[in-house]
Amino acid sequence: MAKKKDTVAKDLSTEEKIKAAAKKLFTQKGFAATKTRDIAEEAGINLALLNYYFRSKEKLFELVMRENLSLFVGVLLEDIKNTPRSFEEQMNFLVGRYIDMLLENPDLPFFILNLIQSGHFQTDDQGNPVLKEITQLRAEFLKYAMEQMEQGKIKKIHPLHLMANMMSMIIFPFIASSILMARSGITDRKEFERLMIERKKLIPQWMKEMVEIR
Amino acid sequence: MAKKKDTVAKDLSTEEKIKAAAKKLFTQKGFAATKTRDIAEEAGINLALLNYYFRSKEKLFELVMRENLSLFVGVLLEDIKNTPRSFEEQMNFLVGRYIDMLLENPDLPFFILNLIQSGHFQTDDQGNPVLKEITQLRAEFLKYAMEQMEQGKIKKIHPLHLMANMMSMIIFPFIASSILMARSGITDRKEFERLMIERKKLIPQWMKEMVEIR
DNA sequence: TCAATAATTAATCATTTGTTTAAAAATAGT
DNA sequence: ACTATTTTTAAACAAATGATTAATTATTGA
Repeated sequence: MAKKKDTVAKDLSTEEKIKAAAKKLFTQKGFAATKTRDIAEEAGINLALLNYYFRSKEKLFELVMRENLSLFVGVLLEDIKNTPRSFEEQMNFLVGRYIDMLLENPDLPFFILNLIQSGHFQTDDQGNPVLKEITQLRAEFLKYAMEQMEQGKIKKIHPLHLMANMMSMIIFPFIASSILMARSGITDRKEFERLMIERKKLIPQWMKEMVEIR
Repeated sequence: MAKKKDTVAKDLSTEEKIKAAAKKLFTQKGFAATKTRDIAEEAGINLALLNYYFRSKEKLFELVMRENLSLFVGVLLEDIKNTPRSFEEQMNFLVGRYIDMLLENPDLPFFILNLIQSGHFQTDDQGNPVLKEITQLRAEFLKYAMEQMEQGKIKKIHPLHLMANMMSMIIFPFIASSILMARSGITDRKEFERLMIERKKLIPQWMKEMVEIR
């Protein structure tokens, strides 16, 4: 029997197939490197249908972008705010949530970074609500960290270092997995995932040590 | 008088001007998003000269790629090997060297990551000597970390976590600076650099705490 | 059942983009 | 000064790419 093609699932509506294909390719390769014909092929549909359903490549990209950005900040923003937590609890919560999400969407960090670098950020109409969400998330974290410092709960460091370290240790492995895992160029997906799951416990510990008053 | 254009320096040979422009654009935007006409304009030369001097866009990209990859691994590989150092000294050395290099070439991490993701890595002819260099650097670090552990100098952790953390904390801020610094979207370059210089001392301390046997 | 609407297709268009060509201008060697 | 060589230029080509068109097929609703 013929091998199943590594393409988007077939039991979706045409519109959904196109969106899924676009999401996959835009996320993996970015805007410029993704051709409308690639999307059509990946979705298994006629090229014209892309414009029929989504007007243009740009519009389709913006759709994917909005969804990806929601994913990227949404996981945390929903309840970082009101819930009071000790630093350790907070770390366990944030890190666990985020790594779980990234294990499901390992290409997301690359997409976001590509977005930043390419300047396609601005494309998002009027006032840029998504960048605003990131800024809000950042503000929320910084506020939390500074409160903890003022209450003498944690050591005083520039809170941006804390935020940088947390984000770095969570996100970076996902964009550099092939460097980290490279055994003569081959990435071992399973072993990588095992390590990332380990990190859900380890990163909070390291973060705690980082701010411990001795 | 006319304003000076923000383009590549004028006192270079045509060939050098093209290479410099290509390096700038390829590094900032990657292969697919950089158009030959952009390079020509940035270099202030006639489009045909690009092919006259470098045959093709691909060849020019490979040239830039090779130089960037050398930068990315060369700084460390040259003398991580033979020099025996305590863990703290080693960290101070590696982190200092690397952050200095990245302050000079802040777009380099994005270029490398873009390279990985796009698969343009393989383009480098026969056997892929550059990926080999990265693998070598990785092996060198892992060997060092495991030696330290066996000698009881540092705590036993999976050395990949150590490597991931070091690379993450050094490199990630450079690809996410606009998220980290975003004060309603504007990146404050000077403040960012100040923080990165601070990190030359801080990261080794954090790494040390991470492996301390208490 | 049948007309109206929606979805799909193949073909084509208009731009963009990488590359080439042939002629002109600049430079070097004698 | 003069010619050979190198460098530069404008123009054009061919392929790739995003988008549209007009005709065909499928679906819906009465």
